[in-house]
Amino acid sequence: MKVSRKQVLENKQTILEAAGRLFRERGFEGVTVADVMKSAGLTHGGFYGYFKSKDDLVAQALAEVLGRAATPPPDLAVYAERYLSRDHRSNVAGGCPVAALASETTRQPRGARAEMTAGLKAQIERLSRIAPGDPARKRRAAIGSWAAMVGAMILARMSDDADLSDEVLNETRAWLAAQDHGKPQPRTTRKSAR
Amino acid sequence: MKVSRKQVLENKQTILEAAGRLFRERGFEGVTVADVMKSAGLTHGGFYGYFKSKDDLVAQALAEVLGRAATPPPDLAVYAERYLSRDHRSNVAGGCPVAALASETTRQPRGARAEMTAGLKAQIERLSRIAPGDPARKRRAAIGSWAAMVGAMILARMSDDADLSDEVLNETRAWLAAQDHGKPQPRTTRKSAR
DNA sequence: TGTACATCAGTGAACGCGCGTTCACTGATGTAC
DNA sequence: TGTACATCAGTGAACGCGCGTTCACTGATGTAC
Repeated sequence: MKVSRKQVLENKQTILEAAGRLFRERGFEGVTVADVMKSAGLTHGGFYGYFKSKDDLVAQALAEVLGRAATPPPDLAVYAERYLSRDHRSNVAGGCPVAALASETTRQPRGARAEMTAGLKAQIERLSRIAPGDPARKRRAAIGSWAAMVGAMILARMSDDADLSDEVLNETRAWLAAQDHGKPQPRTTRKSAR
Repeated sequence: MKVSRKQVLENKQTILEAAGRLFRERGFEGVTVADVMKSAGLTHGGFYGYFKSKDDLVAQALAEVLGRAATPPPDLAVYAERYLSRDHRSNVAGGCPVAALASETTRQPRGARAEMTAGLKAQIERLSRIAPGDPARKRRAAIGSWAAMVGAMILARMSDDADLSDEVLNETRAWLAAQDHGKPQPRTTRKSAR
């Protein structure tokens, strides 16, 4: 049955948010249109009233999630500490879409890649602002640190060895701290902290 | 028709290599059993004489590719230079399986994750040997550098903006060089080199 | 403000299609003599 | 060494099943009067 205009707008938002979470959790190909609609409390038949195709949903869901980027953090070390946390590692559905979906996006159609590229540009600019050093070094530090954070989170989630996973997170964090300040590196923390 | 024992061994190897290339290129879910067998010059019906299931193939193909790891390079900077090259970026099918498949492996069954974890351990040890500094720092530098290399390659391949992709590769390389030697950082190279 | 009706968001069955997997069959291999 | 036959690697049709997408239908919305 028909539904109010306001309800339609809310539904679209609900669908995009459900899709964003499901895609991060199971990958683009591991989620069906019916899964998304069900998760949004609707039936799958109505899907094509909102989106041209599943590919269209993928692109719009990425735009939604990437657009929500948190307000810039105080400084790079704090940002890295949060990003490389165990909470983030376990929170795939609500976590960084780049760590969850970047390598699959490579094989997605135009729209999805364009959204991710725009997100990458914005992220580099955000991190550049809080990176240490002169302007040229800020950008370099932003890119290098971001690559390390994304890579470390992917490796930590991939590992089925909990100690190794913790070590990747902890050591990358320590390594980044040393890189960013040029200060002596903190002590090694190989065993998993509580 | 039946085939010689030697031929059987060769066929299995051919199948694993074809699978390794196809999976890196299109992802686990983007490749069918029939694709792999066809690429190996066989018909799909014979597949189950070689493997228990597609999941079994995924695990064995990963073991094959990860086991082939190149002999350790002279030093970390040279390794990073090769890893973060444009040749590697464009050579997905023959390139690093971690950059191509790590985030999808997170959602794969036990066997595939175990192979990737073993590969990660081996890689950290290989890089630790050639990393600079005292033993504790070697390991930290190995983990941090590896995370940055994997992350940078994934981001560079994800980007549909060629200049940005080049910049990610170049700046991460320069940033790593500075990190590894503690020397002043080389000049910025924002525009794409030829 | 109240009523009559056209609109259209949502429903659920149905459609092709492609996938992983199975299976009866074929004919070269390799063993027993 | 040669021959006869059991074995079994490879073939290709067929199987369920789940997916993205379509569509006729329903009934609440919101407009025209």
